[in-house]
Amino acid sequence: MELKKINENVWELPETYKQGMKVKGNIYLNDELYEGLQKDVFEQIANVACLPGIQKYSLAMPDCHYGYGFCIGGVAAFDERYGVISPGGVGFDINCGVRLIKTNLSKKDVEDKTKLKELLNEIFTNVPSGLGSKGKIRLDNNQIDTVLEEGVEWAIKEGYGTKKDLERIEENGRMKEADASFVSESAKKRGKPQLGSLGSGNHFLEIQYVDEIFNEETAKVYGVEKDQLMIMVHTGSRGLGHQICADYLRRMENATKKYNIKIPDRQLACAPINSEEGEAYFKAMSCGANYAWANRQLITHWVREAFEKVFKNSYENMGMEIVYDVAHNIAKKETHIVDGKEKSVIVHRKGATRAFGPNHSEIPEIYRPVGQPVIIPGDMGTASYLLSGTELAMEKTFGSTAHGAGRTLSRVKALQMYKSSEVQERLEKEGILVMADSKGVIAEECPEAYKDIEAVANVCDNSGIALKVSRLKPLGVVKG
DNA sequence: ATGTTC
Repeated sequence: MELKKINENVWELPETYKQGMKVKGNIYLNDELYEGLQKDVFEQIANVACLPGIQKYSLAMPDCHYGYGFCIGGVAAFDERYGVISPGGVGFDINCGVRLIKTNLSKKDVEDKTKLKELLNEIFTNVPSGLGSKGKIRLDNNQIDTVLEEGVEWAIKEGYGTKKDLERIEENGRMKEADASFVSESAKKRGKPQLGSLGSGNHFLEIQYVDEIFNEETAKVYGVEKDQLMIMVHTGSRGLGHQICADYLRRMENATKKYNIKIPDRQLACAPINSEEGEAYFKAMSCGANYAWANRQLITHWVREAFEKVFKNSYENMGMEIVYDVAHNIAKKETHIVDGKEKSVIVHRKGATRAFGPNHSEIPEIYRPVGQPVIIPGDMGTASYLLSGTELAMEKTFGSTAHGAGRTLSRVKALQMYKSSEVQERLEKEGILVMADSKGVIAEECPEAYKDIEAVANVCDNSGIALKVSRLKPLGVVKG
């Protein structure tokens, strides 16, 4: 069945697409991205539309693609009284997300490539990366529980940053509902040695520069200007979040039966938000989210140290403040307008970024005139984007927008087609230094393996669910 | 994404 094109950037999946749909689907795309989509993504969007208590639309962002149960790039909100919560709507890497750190340095300060190399080497040594990578700190059983319940507040107490950092993080780096007694011992065991590590796959740490400004006013509010040196950190909750997801998927399968919820796909296992199982998952997921924020905070601390060592200056003097830190995989209790009335809902964002608009009480005061910063990483050879949240996003997408470029080649395919050493050489000629923990990751993550980040950012901008603020280009890349 | 199928 054909989808209905509502306007240049919105496609509608009618309720007749599949039996049992309670709401329509709405997908944010352009013609090119629409052509590139497989049918299985539409099926997943339709499946989510069948879940109890879903509000308004089953949504998909421009970077949507097939995922576990819910598609990546999927957004769905459920009524807080009779709706459901689903681990598949959050994803395995709970609070996989991105942090953008600014500096008052400029592109010129690393024009000397030996300087850039020195910086990358220092970061590579100071921030553990790669599959199964372990952090530099050792937590005991009490400490891991504190990390899970306090998130970045724990990190600040331990000296990894300042109170000012807290203000520049979604939820101030702490989900209050977190309760470590709902996280399994095996999840904690995996999480303990990994706190403060980057991980592998699409996770990265980049030194970037501001290549272009699209909105001077918003850029000024964010403290962003042309040629400025930036650091972007993309990582999540490592093995801990993965284990929490696996644990609760199993528990949710039983709950789905227990509460007699009809689901069109087993991977959509869920429970009523107000049930014992639903509440337990939310508390555990919140722990995973806090761990991920603490993880990005420790990494920030070690990046600051690396800059201090190389530039022989304090990080405060170098203006190394957090612009913002956003979650890409999370479920949140939020208030949105539905049928003209304020309503409490659980918003699932799986591969989607919160994009709250101007004057929202949950965004930092300094950003309220223009809306929250939205950080969208691209591939290591092209660019990443900084955008701002909008009133239209509040109205249309429960305050959400895209989260990245999305893969176009599978890892296996990319490995067959490209050679890491060749990709590395080519990028170096373009002025981008890449360091990786493993041999294959550069080929797997090569620019050709990703969709066009420009198209994704432009669909957000054109449709109005986030506005472009600036483009960031990579200079130095650390991969797992 | 992930001690890449405890």
